Amino acid sequence: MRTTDMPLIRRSRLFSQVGEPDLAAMLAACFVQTLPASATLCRQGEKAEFLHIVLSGRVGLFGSAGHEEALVEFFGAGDAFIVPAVVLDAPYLLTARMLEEGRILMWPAAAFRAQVRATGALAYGAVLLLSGYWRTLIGQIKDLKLLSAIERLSAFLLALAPRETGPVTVTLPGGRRLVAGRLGITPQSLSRAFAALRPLGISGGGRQVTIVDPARLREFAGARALKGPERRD
Amino acid sequence: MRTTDMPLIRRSRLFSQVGEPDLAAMLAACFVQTLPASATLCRQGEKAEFLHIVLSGRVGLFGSAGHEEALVEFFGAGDAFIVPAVVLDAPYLLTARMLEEGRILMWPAAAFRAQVRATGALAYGAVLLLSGYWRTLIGQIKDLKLLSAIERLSAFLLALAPRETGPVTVTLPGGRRLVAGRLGITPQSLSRAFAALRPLGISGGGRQVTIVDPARLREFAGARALKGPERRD
DNA sequence: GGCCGGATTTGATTCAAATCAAATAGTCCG
DNA sequence: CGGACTATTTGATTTGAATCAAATCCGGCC
Repeated sequence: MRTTDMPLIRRSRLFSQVGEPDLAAMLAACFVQTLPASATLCRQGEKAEFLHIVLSGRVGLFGSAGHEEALVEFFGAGDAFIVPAVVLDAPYLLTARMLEEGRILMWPAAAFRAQVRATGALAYGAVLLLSGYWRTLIGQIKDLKLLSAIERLSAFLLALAPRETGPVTVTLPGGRRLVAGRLGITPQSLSRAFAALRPLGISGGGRQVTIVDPARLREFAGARALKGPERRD
Repeated sequence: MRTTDMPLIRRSRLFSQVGEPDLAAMLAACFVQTLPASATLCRQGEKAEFLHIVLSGRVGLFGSAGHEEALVEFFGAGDAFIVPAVVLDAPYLLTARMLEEGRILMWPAAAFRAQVRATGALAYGAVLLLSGYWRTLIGQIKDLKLLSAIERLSAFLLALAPRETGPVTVTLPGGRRLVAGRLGITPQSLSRAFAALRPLGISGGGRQVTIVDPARLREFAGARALKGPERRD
């Protein structure tokens, strides 16, 4: 673990309530692994072995059924994931894969479980973390059930843009294929959705997308969209 | 609170780790409210005032966008809900409504927040609870993204049936309209989905549904469906 | 620079599910 | 018991998004 990782770790929800000495003890049980793009961290159906915390790089969680696969969520630096599988000692519901090269803090499952049980501050941090995740997932379910493809894309882009008023350029968390999965549509449909938004001032190449007038997009999306989409943060 | 509620409370994940004396102190801060069918417990967008724990009756969580509304999840006796909004002190993402008359344990938000921070056992219980919810929601997202309407209904019915091998009759957690919302389809489509499953030995009237041969249904659903749907329990 | 292979866009067509529209079955009251 | 709802089923039609099928763009690499 590098010293430059510490600020990141201390800022994460999971550790936010843990004091300095406890934190050191916890980290002593962990190790860091550097992984190449598309490395698999864990596979759906397997027993939970490690809690993973992203130090750098980007990770995608995928659900699969038969030969189909859909991205469920993106994770980036500072995120801890698969906490639920680890604390419940249950098989993973999802497959986690590196979307690019990155470094992952690995915390053996048994050690983590014991620590959560023993350390109230860590448990409280986990409550905060999981609460944020709950809200993210609820937002996604509402999107899937209530919005059309174009509306979902609008909401997704707006969630990426800090509540700007002027023109913004946002960076998609992955390629078009992955974003399509996250939105629950095919890449072709995503492409069409982008095309449909072009007249509203959305232009983009690769993973950079520029929103000329967020207010206008917000108005368009808001006409039918949800109150307070509230992304995890 | 009635003495008959205690076994239920002690069995719930939230309190599973809390000792007797602490539990008594916690419950002292709460009160019980009896509510009629379709009473609203909390409304999307409002600030979190109470943690709710279902003592009896059935509750539905609804997400709304514009004038559309979709049921996101059912809750029954022993479930605690909107923990995330309460601990994060954030506005509700969902509206909770009684689906039938029932009794709800109300725990003032500030008191609960303080208690979670102070009592490791409660925080740990909350971690278990939220972990279960995470898995439920992930299951639902995978269903929405990867399965057709008929497959989703099959999976839903199978999740209701304890892993029986012989014929079972399961009770739907709500009327057809609500189940349709939970599955992310219209009531008409649900009706057609039931019709499509009839040849596979699914018969039903009202909220009772009989599965003649769970194994056959499981095979049908499993052909394309997910490994380990893993409902909350 | 020029070639290869995957990613993205675009077009045509199909299909699952929504919507529109009744008909029918249940339920709750008076 | 009958009437008035409301819920559910069924049928016809429309439609949003998937699928099929190319064309084009792009990045990496020799």
